[in-house]
Amino acid sequence: MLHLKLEKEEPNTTISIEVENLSGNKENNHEQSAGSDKYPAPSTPQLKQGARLLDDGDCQDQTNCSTEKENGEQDGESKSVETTYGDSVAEEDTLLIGEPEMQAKSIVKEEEDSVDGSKNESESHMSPHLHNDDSPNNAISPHLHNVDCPNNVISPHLHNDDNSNNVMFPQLHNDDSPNNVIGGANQPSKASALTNSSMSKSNRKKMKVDWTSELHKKFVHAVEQLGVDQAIPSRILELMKVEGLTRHNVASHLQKYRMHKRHILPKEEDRRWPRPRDPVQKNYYPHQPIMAYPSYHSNHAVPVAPVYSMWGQPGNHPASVHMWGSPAYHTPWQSAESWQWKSFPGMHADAWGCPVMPPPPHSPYASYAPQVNVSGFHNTGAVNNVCSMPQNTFDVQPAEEVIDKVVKEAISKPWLPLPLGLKPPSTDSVLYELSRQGISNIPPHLGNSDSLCHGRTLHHD
DNA sequence: AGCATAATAT
DNA sequence: CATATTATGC
Repeated sequence: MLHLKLEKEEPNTTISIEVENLSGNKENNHEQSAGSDKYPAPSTPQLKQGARLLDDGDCQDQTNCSTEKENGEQDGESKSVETTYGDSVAEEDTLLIGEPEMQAKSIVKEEEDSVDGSKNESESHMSPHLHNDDSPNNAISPHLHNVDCPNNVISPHLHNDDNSNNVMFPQLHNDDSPNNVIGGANQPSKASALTNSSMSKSNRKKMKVDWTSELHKKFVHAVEQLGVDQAIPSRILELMKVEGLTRHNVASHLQKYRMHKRHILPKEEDRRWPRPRDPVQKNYYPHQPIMAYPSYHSNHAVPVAPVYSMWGQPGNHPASVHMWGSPAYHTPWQSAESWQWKSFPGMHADAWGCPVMPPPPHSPYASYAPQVNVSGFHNTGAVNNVCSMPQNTFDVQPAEEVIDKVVKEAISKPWLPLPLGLKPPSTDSVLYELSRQGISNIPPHLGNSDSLCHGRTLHHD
């Protein structure tokens, strides 16, 4: 088929090709494709739907509903949904429910715009988080982050190819195919467009909700409000007031959320050395064992894990959680929460919890995140810092503090690979330290250096 | 509601 | 191929 097409198509070749795979059909149709000879676009059922398509069927909870609040609440707290279709997709739905004003026409327009690709960055409106699904592979422009505007907009994004139907604002994407997603941003091609029009209920594929920081923010907020005990999917869902979100979605996220909390927080507590208790303990517990952490200076041995911004701490102030404030560099994504730690080409700093504590004034990070509140501390800053260190080392001669910082960082995040330039402590030194601290009986299985270093060494390969 | 696990995306 | 994230099943 492709070939055929190409032949007919002629010139644009290169691009078109890419597009094809990527997007699959989406774009072609709209205008030029009109020809019709072409791609029937198998996947998308384009049924026009004229009125509502209730999806019914599979979607049970989510989909249909909608309405209800929509405009009503406006930002204040419920973020209704502005629809952030970042990619161009989705708009239709949006308008369905969305604002009354000029929908139709504007929409159309938008689509077009989006098509050409301009839109995103410039627009303030939300293209926000689209985390470009597309970019991943191509590496196109990682930086396109558009600043998403904090306020409005909360609907979850979902990926779905045509997505569509749902009235949910949540954006979902689903690209069936891995790469397609063109997204808006970079891809020059005009792809996108149309998309929705066809919506279809039929496409009951699965769309994944993507928990953007905004969504997560809401989520956290809800959880906080409810309190641990009450934080239950259904309640959270209610509080969040995000259309399109289902209880399951929330439940799933909650699961993850809790997990993190458990893993991260607890660490701090347990973190204290395993008291020699009884030898009985086995290692069926992968948790952060005794990481090699000779307390060089047991004194200020890093108060581990103060607050981890990302997943919001128990008591934490909502405020700290969402702070996108920081400007420039990062794409919305990483942000403090490192929320979407998933991917970003430029940085992977997984940042699983950054130890964030009020960094000492002289802290090297200060420069990076001056006013960042406690939770602040962007990964990027840290990462860069760390990475750069080795290089500069010679020239610059890092202050001890810097080194210290790095070390602390490494220590506090044993699950991360050691930064360049750092090596895990030798078994001997570790054992020595342990004994110094009165922990003389080390279980045999720990004798093995591997065990001591575990995670970290394993990582790199 | 929660947990375990499948599915899937990167 | 490994990992991370979300969906699903029980």
